[in-house]
Amino acid sequence: MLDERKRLVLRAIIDSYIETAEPVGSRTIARKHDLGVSPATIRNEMADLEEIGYLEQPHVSAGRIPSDKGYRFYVDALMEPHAFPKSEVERVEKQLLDPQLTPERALQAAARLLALLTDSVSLVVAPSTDQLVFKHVQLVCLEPNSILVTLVLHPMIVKNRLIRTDREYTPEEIGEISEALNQKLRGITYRQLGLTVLREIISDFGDIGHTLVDLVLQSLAEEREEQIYSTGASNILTQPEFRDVQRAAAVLAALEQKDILLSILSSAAKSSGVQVIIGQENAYAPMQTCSIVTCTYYVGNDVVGTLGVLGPTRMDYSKMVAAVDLVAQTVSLLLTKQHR
Amino acid sequence: MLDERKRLVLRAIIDSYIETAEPVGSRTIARKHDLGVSPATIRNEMADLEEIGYLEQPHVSAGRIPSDKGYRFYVDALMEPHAFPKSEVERVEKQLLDPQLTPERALQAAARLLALLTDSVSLVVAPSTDQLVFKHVQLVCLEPNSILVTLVLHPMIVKNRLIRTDREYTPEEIGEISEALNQKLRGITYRQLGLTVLREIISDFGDIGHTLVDLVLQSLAEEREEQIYSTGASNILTQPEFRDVQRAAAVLAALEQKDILLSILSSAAKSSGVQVIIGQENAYAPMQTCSIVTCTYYVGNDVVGTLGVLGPTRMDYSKMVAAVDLVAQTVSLLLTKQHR
DNA sequence: TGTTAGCACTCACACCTAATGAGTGCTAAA
DNA sequence: TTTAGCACTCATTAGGTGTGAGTGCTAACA
Repeated sequence: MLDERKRLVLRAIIDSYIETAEPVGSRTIARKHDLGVSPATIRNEMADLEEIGYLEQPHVSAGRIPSDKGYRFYVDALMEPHAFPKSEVERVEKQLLDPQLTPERALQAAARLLALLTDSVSLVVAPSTDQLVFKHVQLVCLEPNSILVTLVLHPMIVKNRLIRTDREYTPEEIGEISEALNQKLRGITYRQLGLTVLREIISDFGDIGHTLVDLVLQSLAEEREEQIYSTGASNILTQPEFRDVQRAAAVLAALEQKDILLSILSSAAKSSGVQVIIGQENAYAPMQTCSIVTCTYYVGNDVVGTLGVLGPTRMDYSKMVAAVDLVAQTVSLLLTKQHR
Repeated sequence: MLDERKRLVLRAIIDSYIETAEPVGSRTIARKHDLGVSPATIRNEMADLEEIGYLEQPHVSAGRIPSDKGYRFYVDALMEPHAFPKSEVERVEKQLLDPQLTPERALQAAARLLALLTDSVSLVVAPSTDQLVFKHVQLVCLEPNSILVTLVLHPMIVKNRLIRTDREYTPEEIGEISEALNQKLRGITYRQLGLTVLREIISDFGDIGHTLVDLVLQSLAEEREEQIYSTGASNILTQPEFRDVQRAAAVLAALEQKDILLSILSSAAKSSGVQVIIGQENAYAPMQTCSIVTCTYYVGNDVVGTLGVLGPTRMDYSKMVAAVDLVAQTVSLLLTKQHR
């Protein structure tokens, strides 16, 4: 629906704006990318592109800047894929493909690498426990009234928790309860651990185990929370759009609110592959000056989490997409290998 | 060495500057705090205070601002202790004194509360594993070549780790090794786990356990790293001294570097009680526009970690000290109770 | 019909100037 | 020792002007 020249002009404008953060004029385009036409012609094209809503004018005597809609078209149809130099790819692989890495560390490293590759804020959501399956539950008696609960979830997450009990239990009692609980829970997912299942399990235990099991299940429920790793927050302050400290503060504050990040990232997790959320497409107002690029990552064929980067709408989308994809694929590879 | 009136003047100036962030003139002092003397007299006092090095003048026709040295004197001798309203104290206690809180969560909550109480950046260093004592080590065989290592340290830290082995082990072998390892490690500190001890332990095991024990110890060594919880980074952007984005970026970047934070905080951990590091007293240059207030926290009588806040040198020291002290005491109480 | 040169027009931005006023240090009198 | 008075400094603000990048429109051209 856009003729070839309009596409070229639009791409030239967006590329230039991404690079310089300055409104782009017709002259600049004519000079840098020689399309074989005069600035006047480009002005006409620009007027058309503005009418469709792909460009905007900060004020009449400035050049044009892309609108969110313009970026959307750019991302969907215009931009050229970015290829990282081999050295960068190798660094990512070297740092991530270490089979001895714990998942937590691997995700932390992923966040660090993402921030490094993109000079923006990285976000990594650790697997939501909801979809995970109980693989192993174990109670160990450390002292008569101090019990260690260890929880292994499939795939690959280990959690644990120290519980203080009011009454004392013998190691034998604990072993018994541990074994029984293990039988009950093995194979079901965290999500299925609803109230009915809880009641059923609790009622199965006699008075001996009743309160203890109650405590254990309660503490399991608390372990449900997602973990988020994020780095590179200071990077966004180097971006000219955040020279206004007010705006920067708003975004940084949002970054510290786990629930906001989660709602943004988990909505993106529904579809697989790389997702781009541009400016106002984001429902959360203070983030509408930003874009987010996300990608899901896997263990085997199961989506277990999301990772991504956040930056101003004027971001190098091509590079961001490449970085997010690279890291997501590499993390998936590592986790899948570890999990066999 | 400072006569009473000079002290009053200095305190008035610093209080006023802390509140308004504006250089303070003689007139203002004379008006607000009626010392019964004219501005001219105060001007003379101010000139003296500047000569001693407690005050500085941004330029000749501006008022005075405190120097680092002035703040130091203020903190050591001038400021009045801050008392939080009962409601705030109760909120802290309510949120922290929950015996079911895991230590990690408690420290996270402490960081959150500190940031909330002080409107600045909070820093909480989790117990350095170095000083901790092995209490319980356990290997559980999940699958023939997948072993879960659980580590309970005294006081109160639990860590774990999934290990993949090249060769398969039977549950019996694992149990045996687990038991033996437990015997060897119980009671020694992480720090004592040096090379010699490692060799001794490894050589004690036959060919059966050799490689496995090697792997386990290796992974233990990796768990050594300190954890830092920090929140409220966006708060510093609301401070007028960080209207200059450059400076804010420098501080935020430093906040993301764990090693820098650790070196600052651990040096403060040497002496007990509340410590204040003012501006240039901090060795790390980009932070010399900031002050840090820290306090150690305890389990029983053992110092296990440090927590604190960071803000511009023009911070409400009195409030900061009170907040850090309150949270440190409350955390200590919780951890000590949990640990019995 | 599409392209281009020319031109009038707009407007952010940089620069200069003067006025303002908060604050000082010094001096001399109380 | 204190204070009133005064000359002086200098950051900040407001007003005014010029500059230049960039536009839209019109008319001529291919």
